[in-house]
Amino acid sequence: MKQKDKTTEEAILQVARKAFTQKGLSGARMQDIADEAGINKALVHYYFESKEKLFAIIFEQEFGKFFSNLAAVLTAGTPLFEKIGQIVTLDIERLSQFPDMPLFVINELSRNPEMMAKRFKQMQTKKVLESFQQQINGEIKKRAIKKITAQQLLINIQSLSVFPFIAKPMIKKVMQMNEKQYQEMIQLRKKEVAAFIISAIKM
Amino acid sequence: MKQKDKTTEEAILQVARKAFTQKGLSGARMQDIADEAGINKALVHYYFESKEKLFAIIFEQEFGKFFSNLAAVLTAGTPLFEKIGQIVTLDIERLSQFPDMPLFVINELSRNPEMMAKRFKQMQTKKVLESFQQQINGEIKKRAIKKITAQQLLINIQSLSVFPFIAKPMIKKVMQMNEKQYQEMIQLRKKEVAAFIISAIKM
DNA sequence: TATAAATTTAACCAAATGGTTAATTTTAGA
DNA sequence: TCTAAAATTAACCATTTGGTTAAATTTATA
Repeated sequence: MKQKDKTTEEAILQVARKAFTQKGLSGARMQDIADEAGINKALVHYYFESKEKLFAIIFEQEFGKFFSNLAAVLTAGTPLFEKIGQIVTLDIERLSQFPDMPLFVINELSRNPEMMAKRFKQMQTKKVLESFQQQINGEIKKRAIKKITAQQLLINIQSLSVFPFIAKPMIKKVMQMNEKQYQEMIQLRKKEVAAFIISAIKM
Repeated sequence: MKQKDKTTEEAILQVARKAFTQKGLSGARMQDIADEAGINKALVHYYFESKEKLFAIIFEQEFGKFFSNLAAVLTAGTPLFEKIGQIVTLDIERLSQFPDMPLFVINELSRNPEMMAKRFKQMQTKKVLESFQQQINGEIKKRAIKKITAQQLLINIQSLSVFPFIAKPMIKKVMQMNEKQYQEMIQLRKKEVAAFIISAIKM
């Protein structure tokens, strides 16, 4: 009895992640995943039972990337403006590493909103939101920033960080950028987005 | 020889649009489209030849919605701040009507970037971009706004307008909103996003 | 009304696809 | 080294899917 050989399992996951994030649940093919992993298709089922089960694992991993650290940053005692910079940097750096991730997560989530249900129960987003709202209310009372809800501010931050990755092919075509120019634009945003947001809310 | 009866063809298009925008190219089923249109599957092929051809028609229509009017607004002689308000309102109102459209377009575009090629040659985005950049440069020189490129400003505007629609299921879950609360949030943004952007770039 | 074109359908078909099974090979450990 | 468990494969299978075909029905109009 061979000790659990992780490499095959990991190879499948790695290849499956690429397939699913690029082609989605219905577009990905089990045969392709097996081929690219250099194994038999039955072996994929041996390790992961079904396409849906395999997909669920990938989805949960990718979905996790969306929120890992975010809650920590949001609830920390950091001053607001600094915090905004942290979130933007965190987002853009993570998205530069996993550019397919947000479209994949959002896409599959909008096809099947229940997908998140289980995993989501554990993350107590309400508390995170409330603590962030407290901080914002404090700044508003101090007349340091304009009136805004934590909701709208968070949506703005995520919009400005995430959308350019989701809309990459669109942006490249419309603005007639090549890959290098696109990457430069993204790098620029790491600094400019935070400044943009702070400038927008500062009194 | 019956005069061309538009209703069947239109019924197919209507049902196909729903299927494709909700499930994507690979997720949609020709049989489902036929069923929902109340006709035989062969009739779908009779009118549109193949799934790909039918999809292409839908895609072009939806894609067009992205840009119709935008170029006109961008190149008009309207003052910058007013123009920003116009774009945001235009975007959010159109997206409220066709909420599935942006995710559909972006999603399929990222799977097949060539899809736009033909259609795109005709739209002279370069001139639109340049004219908008002129206006921005003028405002910067007048010290009316901070330094920013037309590219980054446009990306910011579109990010703030479009992302909340793309990320709808995500936002609803994370912020624990019901449909009504989500719609209210969107309505609020119609006013707040423009103000946010203007405040961000104003000197 | 006769007819030819246009429309619509039922019945198929071949390929693709997710999944299974039974047999084979590899491997850990007694 | 023998053996039983684990890993891997080849060959299938049933279903789904996009697409086709030939026949039936409807319809405009000569």
